[in-house]
Amino acid sequence: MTEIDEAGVRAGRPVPRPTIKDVAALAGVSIKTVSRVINSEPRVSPATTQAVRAAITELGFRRNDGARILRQGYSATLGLVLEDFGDPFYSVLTDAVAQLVHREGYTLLTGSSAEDSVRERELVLNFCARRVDGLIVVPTAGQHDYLLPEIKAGVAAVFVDRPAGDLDADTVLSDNVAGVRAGVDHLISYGHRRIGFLGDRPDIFTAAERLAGYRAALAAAGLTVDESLIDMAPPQPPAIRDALTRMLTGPDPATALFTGNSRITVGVLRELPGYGRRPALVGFDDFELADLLAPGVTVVAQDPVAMGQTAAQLLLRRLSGDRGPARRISHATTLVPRGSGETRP
Amino acid sequence: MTEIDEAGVRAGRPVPRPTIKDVAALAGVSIKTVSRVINSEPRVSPATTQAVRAAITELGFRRNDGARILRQGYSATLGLVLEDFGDPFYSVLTDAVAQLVHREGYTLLTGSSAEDSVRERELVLNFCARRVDGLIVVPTAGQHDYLLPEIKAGVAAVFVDRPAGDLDADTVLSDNVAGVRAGVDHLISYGHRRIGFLGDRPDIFTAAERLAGYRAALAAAGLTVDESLIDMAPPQPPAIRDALTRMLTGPDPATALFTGNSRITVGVLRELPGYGRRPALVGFDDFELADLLAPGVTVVAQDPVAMGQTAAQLLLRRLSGDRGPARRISHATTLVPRGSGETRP
DNA sequence: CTGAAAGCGCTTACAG
DNA sequence: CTGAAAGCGCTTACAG
Repeated sequence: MTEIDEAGVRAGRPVPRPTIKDVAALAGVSIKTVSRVINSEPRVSPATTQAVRAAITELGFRRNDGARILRQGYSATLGLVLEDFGDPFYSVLTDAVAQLVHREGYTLLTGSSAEDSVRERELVLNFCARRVDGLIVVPTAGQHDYLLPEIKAGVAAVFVDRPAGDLDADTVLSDNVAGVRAGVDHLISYGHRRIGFLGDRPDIFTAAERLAGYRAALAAAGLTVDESLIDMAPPQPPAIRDALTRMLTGPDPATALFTGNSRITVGVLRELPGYGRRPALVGFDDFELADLLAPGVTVVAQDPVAMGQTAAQLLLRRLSGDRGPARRISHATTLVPRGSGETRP
Repeated sequence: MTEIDEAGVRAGRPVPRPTIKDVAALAGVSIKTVSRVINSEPRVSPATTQAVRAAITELGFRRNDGARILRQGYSATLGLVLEDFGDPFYSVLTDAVAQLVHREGYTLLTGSSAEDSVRERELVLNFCARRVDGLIVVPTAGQHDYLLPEIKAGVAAVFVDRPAGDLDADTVLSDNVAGVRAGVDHLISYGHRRIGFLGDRPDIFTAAERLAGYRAALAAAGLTVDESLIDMAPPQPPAIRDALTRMLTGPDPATALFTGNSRITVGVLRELPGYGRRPALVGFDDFELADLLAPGVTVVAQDPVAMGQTAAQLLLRRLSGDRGPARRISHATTLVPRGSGETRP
């Protein structure tokens, strides 16, 4: 084990780090010359360069980028605010964003809003105070006009997964309505007429869109919507159990289910064994191991990698000067039949 | 949709934001008074406060925290470097870290090394140049002495999941050896004597530790280690297929398997149907839906939430002045029997 | 090839 | 209750 020298480390106080001034003094040059060396500017004599390098190493100097950013006026920093790092959809999206923006030389500030609009605002404004060049945000259901002064001031903002209701800004979405329509059509094509829909809190944009897709699919097939086959409770086990009991028992039960997101899909899968004959099932959003379950779970897959990349690209384009009108990009979904959605009533 | 005024936004250039000076001018006070208002210092007259507040709103002023940090000398920023945001183990750990440090008022810089030590170094040193107060790092297999000057300079560093081989610093690990021993003992207790081990690249610390646990378990049970039942290839489908063929066919095949991480476990599950009678299986690291597969997959579960919290707590303790010797904290694992590991040869 | 001065936007330390 | 000056650690714009 390498020993770490604790000399000079004072409790609770940041240790003063050597500055460009200290390096200059030790090397016997001006701070401007040190600046030239650390920025690889031409026209510095080899001997001077050597001396400066030696001083840098001896002192353990590292340029303070905060000072540099202050002087230069831009930070090469982007902010990402999402709902939950632990959710696979967002973590995969995050990875895609991080890879792309790092490649362009940006540093990434991240934060999780936990679906709380107050927390989102705190995070976003903190990032703005740190002068991020741009933001990628999975917006909560609340208002977003607190962002207007920032956007006016030149902060680029891109929203992902949901629009920021009140703001006219670049937005990257899944085509929720078409995706759900395809999934419900699929069930209808197997002869189902009684299809239950388990959504999520209707104030969540995606939940509302997906419900609209469900209604549209039934309408297009000439089927009437039975409101008792619709459940928009948050994905808690008891709520799911109640909804299933309501839909799957009684004289005219549902023969198929469409679930509005993967948490609900998984929640339903855990409950289904208790309900006798298994209804056909199609879920919105893919999840790992869906193919290994028995039967495999048929899903309408989103593409979080592509969505993250698109968001990052839109943001980078803004940062390189694009001043065109806000764009709304919709990513197509893919129906992946695996067995659970291909049974007849 | 709210209109966004694009006036003053120049292509490709950051827009100059109003500063404390602009606010002072508009409010007819000194910048020091503005500073007092934005920092809620006492002893400012209500009238002055009102005037300043009005100017702030009118200009869309937001304090530049970069300047503040430069002057104050500490950044209230922490850096997190991990291997892959998309991996559930790390994304859950990230969420735990983010929640805890945000609650303490820190902003989080994040980056993914993609298991590349050069990339890790870049990220870490970039974070240090931005004067993070502390770092949490999932270290790659490479050297880490580049961090010594930074640590000497007062940057607190905590390593998670693996030690940084050459550095004597706070480290949070799973108890890999004991975890694997418990899992292999479990298989032995069901009568298995031919237990295959599918690990990962042996230069990865956790892979080596887990292999050691496997050997220790067999030794403790008086069983000889058959090297042909050990595979340490990275978790690619073809490599897994080859290893399974080698272990599960022939005159004296393995009757049970221990898989060294969840990617391998899942890879094995995908291949198993092709190999006749299903061997018993225990995997290291839990994964979502392991309980919903048929049979449920028995695992040795780690606790990424607790590990992230411990790492964050160690870091915060250092930041509040703890100068004690480096600590290495080992998190116990939990054997979760679900069916796949409870069959006899 | 090198350096002195000014300035980025704040806070600190003083003074009144 | 308020403000003028200095300074945080760099880079810019100039000068030589």
